[in-house]
Parts: sequence; C-alpha cells; structure tokens
Amino acid sequence: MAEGTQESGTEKPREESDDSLSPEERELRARWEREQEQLKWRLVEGDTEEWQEEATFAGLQRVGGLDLSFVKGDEANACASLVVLSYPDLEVVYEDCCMVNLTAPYVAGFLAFREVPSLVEAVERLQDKDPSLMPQVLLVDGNGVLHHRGFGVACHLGVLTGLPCIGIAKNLLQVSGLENDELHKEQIRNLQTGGDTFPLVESSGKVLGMALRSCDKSTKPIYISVGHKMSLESAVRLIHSCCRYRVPEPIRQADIRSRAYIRQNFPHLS
DNA sequence: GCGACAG
DNA sequence: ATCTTGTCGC
Repeated sequence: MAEGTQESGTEKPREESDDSLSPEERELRARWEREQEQLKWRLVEGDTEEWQEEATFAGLQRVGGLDLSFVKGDEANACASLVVLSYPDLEVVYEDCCMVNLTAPYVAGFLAFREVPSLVEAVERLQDKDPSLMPQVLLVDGNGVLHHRGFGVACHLGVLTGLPCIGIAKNLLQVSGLENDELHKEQIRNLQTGGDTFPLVESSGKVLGMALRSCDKSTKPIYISVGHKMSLESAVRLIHSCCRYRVPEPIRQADIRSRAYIRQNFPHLS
C-alpha cells in the first residue's frame, strides 16, 4: 500500500471539486453527477395518479417501504427488504428480505449509487413473483428533491421504477441555505401536535420539502420531500396517515424485518 | 478542537 | 448505517 498518499486515518467526505480528493474519487463523482443530471430529465414532481387527488386517498390500496440493514462491521454485506402494506389498514401483505453485496461506497450526496440497485432488484422480484401486489407508491429512507443537485435517492428510485416515490429523512440534509440552526430548532419547538409542519425553503425561494411532526409522541420531526410522481402536499398528507410512530409504518416494517433477518443469519460476527 | 456528512 | 439495555417518566 502507498501509505504516503493516504489521509491520516479518518476519511472526510467533502463537496465535489475539492483539492483533497484523489483523481479517482473526483472522476467517480463526476460520472455520478452526470448520471444524476441525465436521470433528472425524467423526474416528475407533481401528482399523476387519481388516488392522489382524493381527500382520503380513495383508490390507494398498497404502500411499499424499502430499507437496507447492514452486517455489523461490514461495509459490503447488507439485507435489502421490501414490504408492502395495505392502505389504510397498514397490515403487511408482502415481505421480501435478500442479502446483497454492495460495491459502491457511501458518499454523501450520492447515496442512490450505493443503495438503489438492490432496491430496484427487490421491486423486480416482486414484479416476477406477484405483480398484483405491486405498491402504488414507494416510501424510501433518505431525500428526494431535498438534495444538493435536486436528485436524491427517492428521485433516483422513482425514475428507475416509474413508480410514485417519497423521500423520508430522519435528519436534515443541510443544502442550499437550509441549516439546523437556532431558527430551525425554534420552528421544531413550535410543532405542537402530530401533523404539524413547516416548509424547508432553499435560498432561491423554492420549497424543497417539509418538516413533519409525524405523531403526537415524537418531538423530533421527519423530513419529507418529493421523490417522483407526487406533489409535496399529497406526500406529506400520505406520510402522516402512515405514521403510528415517528417513522412511517412501511419503512419501519422494512427496517424491523431486515434487521431481524440479519440477526437470524449472522448471530454474532464482527 | 468542532462541525458537517441522507444512509 | 452501526456501537447498545434498562430505565426513568407520562
């Protein structure tokens, strides 16, 4: 190994075009950025389905949730899970857990390149096994248009699958003027009950997403943004209706099941 | 030294 | 993402 060329110990993900990046890293990011720009042309930000216009989402019967859980201390091996819940009952009607081997590293701003291939495969397995259970909307861990280049993992997955998609992040991605500063914390304190929201406005004035107090019991909001084929207003309304706890039930179930799968198959290695 | 950096 | 169980409180 050429130790002299390595940074001392800790890695530091930084913005593209940073001097500290190796030529390889820079080239990878440039390629990924070009791919995001290409896919972005196919992004649809508004409602496209009839059920989305209904006040009670009449016509919506299946909501999908996706998640990845990792083997402790292992960068590459993960369990990808796709669950489908009935709507509005939120009962699990389909579950698929699959061990996958991830090749791409996690780079902030490029999460999709690490996670999306496995998620698309999960959707394709469902298409093969029982297309009648295909969800009408997908809930994804991470952001949609609330992203450095307006194309987060939820957009990426939406465009590749053609399905309506919503991004749900548990932490604020601080991009284009959005900061977790005192003002933001004050806005959070002002969220009184489940369903309360405030908009996340970028410096240009565009609303990139919404902070949502997802249930009465949780003080910390979740961050909703448009993934694909769904307006922000519909997305927030739907997510709130899917929350028994802080994390929307489809994603929570995917999370629970993928972690259980890993515990079951990898008892205690590290 | 501390913060940022979705998962 | 992961490291981590019980415990204090409404």
